[in-house]
Amino acid sequence: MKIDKFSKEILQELKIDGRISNIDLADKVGLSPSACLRRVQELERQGIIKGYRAILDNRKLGIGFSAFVTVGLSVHTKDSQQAFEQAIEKSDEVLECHNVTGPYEYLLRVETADLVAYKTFHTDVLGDLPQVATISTHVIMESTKDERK
Amino acid sequence: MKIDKFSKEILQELKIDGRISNIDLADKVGLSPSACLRRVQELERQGIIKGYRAILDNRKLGIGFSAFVTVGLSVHTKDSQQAFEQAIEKSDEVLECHNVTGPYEYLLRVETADLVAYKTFHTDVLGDLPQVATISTHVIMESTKDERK
DNA sequence: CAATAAAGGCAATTTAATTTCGTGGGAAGT
DNA sequence: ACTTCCCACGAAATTAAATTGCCTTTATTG
Repeated sequence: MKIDKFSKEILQELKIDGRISNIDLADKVGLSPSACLRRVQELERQGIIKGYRAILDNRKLGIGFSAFVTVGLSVHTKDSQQAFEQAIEKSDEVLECHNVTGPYEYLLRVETADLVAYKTFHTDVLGDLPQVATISTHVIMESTKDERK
Repeated sequence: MKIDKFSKEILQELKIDGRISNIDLADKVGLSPSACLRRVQELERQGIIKGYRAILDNRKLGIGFSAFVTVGLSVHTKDSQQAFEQAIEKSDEVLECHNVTGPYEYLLRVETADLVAYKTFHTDVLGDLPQVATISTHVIMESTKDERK
């Protein structure tokens, strides 16, 4: 099955409300509940829908500090990269880790309770990795748009 | 109601699978379905759960190009910032827009079908905004970690 | 220690998800 | 152009889940 108009609409709605009932979804896209459900299940089976996530309010949960952190490595071997990635994988503070082109190798998204907690992360996690050469922090003051939240 | 052990577990599970059935969720956290449901609804009412989203596989949907883009403004007035933010708001290619500290003002996350489409965005959207002074693109080669996807 | 409030569990009810089955419309082949 | 076949549809029945009402338990406080 290819992604036609109906499936596009289904994905669009599920991106907005991943917990919409199948009946309401069917109604919105103009299909019967059974046809709609079959499409959703097929999209899941194909891996086009990878999953569903609840979106939490970090502020209300005590997360008061978010930043992007760029990291440059001193060595660029495969081993060195893997070691870094493994260390990052373990760290709860790091929500995202992207390997990017440009003057530094990695762009991280980090979230902590406050600046003090960030400093700890900065020193104990990043500062402790031998392959890390440069660290630059860009504190998020405001997120004007965040469609993935 | 404060966030006790049960609610923490509920949030944890919903972050992983936002569409888990209430019965399964109740079972996982060790509550009865009714008690569990009341907690979830309370968390939603308090805005701690902001919503639910389906997570899609962009690659399978024809998104082959993702990048972080830093933007510096030539003017730093409130008006200028608002004009920029409004333009960004309208752009489908921009998934995130963060106002950050550092040598540039904004960090964007942009996704397009391919490099050609990105060039169009770069020229027609960013290049067309009078307040934009500097643009720097950091292509994502790989995302080692992305807990928000 | 009793009163009261807050949260829990059970069971009944409402609502939704899922399955089954028959039908129609379009594609492929003759 | 006709026939066959297949795919996806919708309707209805069935199964399962969400939700509600009510009573019980637990925890708090005067």
